[in-house]
Amino acid sequence: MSIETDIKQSTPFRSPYQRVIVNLMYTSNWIAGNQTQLLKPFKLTLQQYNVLRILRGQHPSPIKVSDITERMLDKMSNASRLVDKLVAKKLVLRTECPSDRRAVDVIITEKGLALLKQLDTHQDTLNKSFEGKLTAEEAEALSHLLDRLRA
Amino acid sequence: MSIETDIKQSTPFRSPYQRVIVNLMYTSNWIAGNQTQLLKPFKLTLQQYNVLRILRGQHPSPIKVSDITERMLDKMSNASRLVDKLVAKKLVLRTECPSDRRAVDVIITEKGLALLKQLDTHQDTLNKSFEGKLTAEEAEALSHLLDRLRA
DNA sequence: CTGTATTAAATGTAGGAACATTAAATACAA
DNA sequence: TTGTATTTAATGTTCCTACATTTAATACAG
Repeated sequence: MSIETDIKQSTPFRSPYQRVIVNLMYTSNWIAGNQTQLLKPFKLTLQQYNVLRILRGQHPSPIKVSDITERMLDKMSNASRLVDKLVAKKLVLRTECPSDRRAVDVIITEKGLALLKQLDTHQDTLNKSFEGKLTAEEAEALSHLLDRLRA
Repeated sequence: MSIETDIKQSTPFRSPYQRVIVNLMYTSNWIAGNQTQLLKPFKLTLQQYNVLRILRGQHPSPIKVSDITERMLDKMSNASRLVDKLVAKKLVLRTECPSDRRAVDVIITEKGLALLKQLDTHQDTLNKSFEGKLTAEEAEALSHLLDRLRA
């Protein structure tokens, strides 16, 4: 369905660029909604999930809070408090960084890895639902256009 | 710059679909950040701006709060309280709907229209910055791929 | 009509996001 | 070294979001 129909837009967009911006944000919100629903039974927010995946990418190396912030999709959110929540759930460990006492090393626990593994299955199911809509080549083309939009 | 570089991803994405989802959300957050900065001097949040634009699309007809919710990019946000804020700034008017006393008619004021007109200029500048990055055809192709992703 | 279901908007709430500030450790120039 | 600037994480604050509930009006079956 076209974005105009989805948001019941009465007046046409002023340019294809305006249209793509609205479409992008609408589609992103739509996906975030799907993801949030998927995570709800596991008591994880989307941001907490992102942090866990970043930590898994580094495992078994630790990573600093500032590195987490740098890699997060939403740069503005507060990695320190997100790590708090994950520590409380015993999904990550926080230890003082030996080489710089200002910094804090964060590492994902076995419990965290196990939870992510469980979520991978659901994630793959969600991803598969896209396979019927776009070919792999089209998905790549879409990624490439997004990269160029941000250039 | 590729999304992998932007988020300093160490392990490759598990599929082009996974990649496009992350890319989409990253790009959307990036644009939302730009827009939020643009609106800040005008003391408008992105959501309030969206509501105002929806109301302009209907002007001079009024529109119900439920219709606003339907057309918003983020379906989950609370149109009722957003309208509160806009009423407080005298950018919109709220009146009881004559045909259904449960409903509330909302209409944009002259002050609201003037503010939007001012913002259009800035918006066009932002849109122009995309013209150097994608051709109009590519922007259309991007919109179309997004439409199909949501299908 | 009468009672039940549905719809519209507002509101209560817990938690999250955005942004500024603080506190401590480190870097580094004079 | 000494003092200033910078970096790192944590915290304070205000507002917003997501979701559930409430209140009121309307629809509609029986």
